[in-house]
Amino acid sequence: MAADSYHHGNLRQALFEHAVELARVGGPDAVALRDVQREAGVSNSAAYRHYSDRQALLSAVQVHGMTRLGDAMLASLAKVPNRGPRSRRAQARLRATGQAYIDFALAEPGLFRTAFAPGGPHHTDESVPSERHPFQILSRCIDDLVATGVLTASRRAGLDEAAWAAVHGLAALFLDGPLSVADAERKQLIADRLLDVIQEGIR
Amino acid sequence: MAADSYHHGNLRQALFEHAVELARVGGPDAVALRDVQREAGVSNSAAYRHYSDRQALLSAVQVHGMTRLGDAMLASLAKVPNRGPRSRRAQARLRATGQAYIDFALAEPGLFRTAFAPGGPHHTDESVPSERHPFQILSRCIDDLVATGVLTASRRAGLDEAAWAAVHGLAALFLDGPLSVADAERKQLIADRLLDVIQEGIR
DNA sequence: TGTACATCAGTGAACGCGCGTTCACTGATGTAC
DNA sequence: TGTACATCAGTGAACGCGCGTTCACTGATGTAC
Repeated sequence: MAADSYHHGNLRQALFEHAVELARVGGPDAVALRDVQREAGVSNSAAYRHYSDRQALLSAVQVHGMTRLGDAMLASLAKVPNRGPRSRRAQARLRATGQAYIDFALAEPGLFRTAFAPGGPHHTDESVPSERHPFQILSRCIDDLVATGVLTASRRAGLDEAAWAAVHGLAALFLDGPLSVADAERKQLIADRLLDVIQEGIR
Repeated sequence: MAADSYHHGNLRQALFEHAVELARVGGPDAVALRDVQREAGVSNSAAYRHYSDRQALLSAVQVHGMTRLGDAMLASLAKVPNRGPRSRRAQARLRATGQAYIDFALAEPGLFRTAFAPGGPHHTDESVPSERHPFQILSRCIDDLVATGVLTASRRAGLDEAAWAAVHGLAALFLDGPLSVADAERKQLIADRLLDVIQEGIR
């Protein structure tokens, strides 16, 4: 299994990595099988030995992007100090996930777009583990708000989706929509305002 | 200028209308010049007499979609009763625009997607009049909140974009994202929650 | 009122492109004996 | 330990597709005189 012979050794992994790189730079549409293969220094159809079709490779990248986003949120959660009343901490944690979500989208626009590209991951392969899934993470933060009494259970239904949508929508508009022209400073101001509104509105 | 002769009479308008119809059904990607022309019963390249290229036609559809969305918001605003304190009315008006925005997206998904399709309208042609532009309408609602004292001027900066993004993001997720699987009832619940949060959070 | 001519709108065939995908192949690898 | 053979990974040429766009054309329309 020499890595430098006629046989590639680990082409599957190499293809995946180049696909991720292309997605980072140009989003989902940039993941063209031909380009991935060219990047890996391999012929036009070699990928078909490892992925059944383009969508299979793209799905792998989507899962990766989604997982990376989840990891960024977890990392941000881990930095929230453990001081103060439990209810305040729960609020800070929700805010941290939201901020991390937006930060990730701005830092890795191509990967973010790819993760949420239409078509969605094929479920033939592995998928995002639920403890690292962005929506699950956010949803657990809202559990905490209920548990610490910030939020009554009756007002909870639909709230995780609502909060998710607000944050996701902002991220998406920053990348593609009409808000993409705003500079970084203004984007942060807008993000702060949105997180303020959610925090205040959720009590 | 007979409408049924070799010369079409008003091909420009006919092309535009068929383009709108295709956009309604299939979103921006469905607006293929070839299809539009086929639909109009005209040959492969007749459109070039009236639009410089595909993007010019698409831009016209985008402007139309955006304007229709603005009109829906205005219609919803007009239905808000004129009773009660001014500040309450201003709040109800903001909520009405948000609800109308979401309703329009769900009722006209193809047109909505087209209006916000990447590339954005070319500004060679006419554009959306500002009194009917969705963001301007929403922004004026927030002006009212400041004018009626619901909101202090200092907290206003960035808030219109934040509110817009929240609502737009929800609409977009309903159409394409992971929330598209929810049924109509649940979508309404989520929308209500989001509008609640904004209303509460904005005070 | 009629005729000559410019202009204009629509024709249809063709080009080119990027891309996913297929297919018969060939060179390398590893396993059975 | 060596040889025959199956298996497997990568090749490269080709197909087909949908699409935007170009181009030389032709048939209709309207205007000058």
